[in-house]
Amino acid sequence: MSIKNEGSLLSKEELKALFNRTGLRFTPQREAVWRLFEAHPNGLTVAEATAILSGRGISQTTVYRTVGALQELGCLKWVHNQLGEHRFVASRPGHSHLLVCRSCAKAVECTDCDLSVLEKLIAQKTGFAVEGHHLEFYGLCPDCA
Amino acid sequence: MSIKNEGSLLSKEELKALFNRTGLRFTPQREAVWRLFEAHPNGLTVAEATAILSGRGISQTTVYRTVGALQELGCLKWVHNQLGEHRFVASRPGHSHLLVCRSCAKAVECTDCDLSVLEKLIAQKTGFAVEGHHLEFYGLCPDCA
DNA sequence: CTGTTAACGAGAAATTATGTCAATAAAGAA
DNA sequence: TTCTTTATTGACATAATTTCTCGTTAACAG
Repeated sequence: MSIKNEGSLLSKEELKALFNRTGLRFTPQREAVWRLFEAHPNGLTVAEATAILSGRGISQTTVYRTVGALQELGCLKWVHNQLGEHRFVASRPGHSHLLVCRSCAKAVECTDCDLSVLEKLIAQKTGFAVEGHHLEFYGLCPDCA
Repeated sequence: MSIKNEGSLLSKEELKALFNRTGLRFTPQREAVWRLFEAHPNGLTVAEATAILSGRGISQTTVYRTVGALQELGCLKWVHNQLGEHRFVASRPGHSHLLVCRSCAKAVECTDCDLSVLEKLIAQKTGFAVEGHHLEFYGLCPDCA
């Protein structure tokens, strides 16, 4: 299992390529939305993101649409606060799990957590064809402890 | 690890005791809401539940309030569809995980999945004080496969 | 540079969730 | 059983959240 810490920014070119790969266009608005999440390891709600970005002339509609697109690209994952708040945090594309601080909501990504044994066991017992899982850990980050 | 299958209804008395234990009152409306979820292993959104229950004179407000109460009692857990739909499914109080069918949304509960090893590993690597986790499996149930 | 078309902003509209308050009824005591 | 207390209910208003429409703009391929 590996833990990846935040801070690995995508270059403008990488970001553009990421969008264009799936036929999406790379616009200043989309870059701004991504940069915002990239700069907030503790995530943002759409409302929070909109509040900040509207000051830069980016509309609420665009924030919603871009968050949706980034989710599809796998760059944004959402965690649900213990109280059901919808927060989105930047993340690397692909399968990974988030470790979220219940105090400051900072999220750290961890990958390669192997649950295949568990999945096989469940498949045997239930007859389900297990395809995947969603796993979130929560606790207190070092700064908040 | 144990898998529990649905179908174990709570008697009226058990249900009453469950509410009264925490100072809540046992009302016909609350029973109706619970019975509805109990009868739907694939869960319901609040909107769906309201649509059904309003025909029986139960208001939307009450549905929201009761779903909230049942959640606090641990009898109702919510799963987020791959598309972010808020579904609630009946469940036993206490820690457990849900196995959700991506086709029909039927949910089966499994308990005692031991992730303590993983949690310790993560704690070591990140410095987080891991307090718990939220785990959801998804796949195809035997009927849909 | 040009044409095609996805993406944009503004605002309406739909959906989802919470708050208010008078009337009602559950729970325990008498 | 009857009474008293007080949580719960329903109707409605309100707030919060998300999606849709449509005319305009600009990204990107050729």
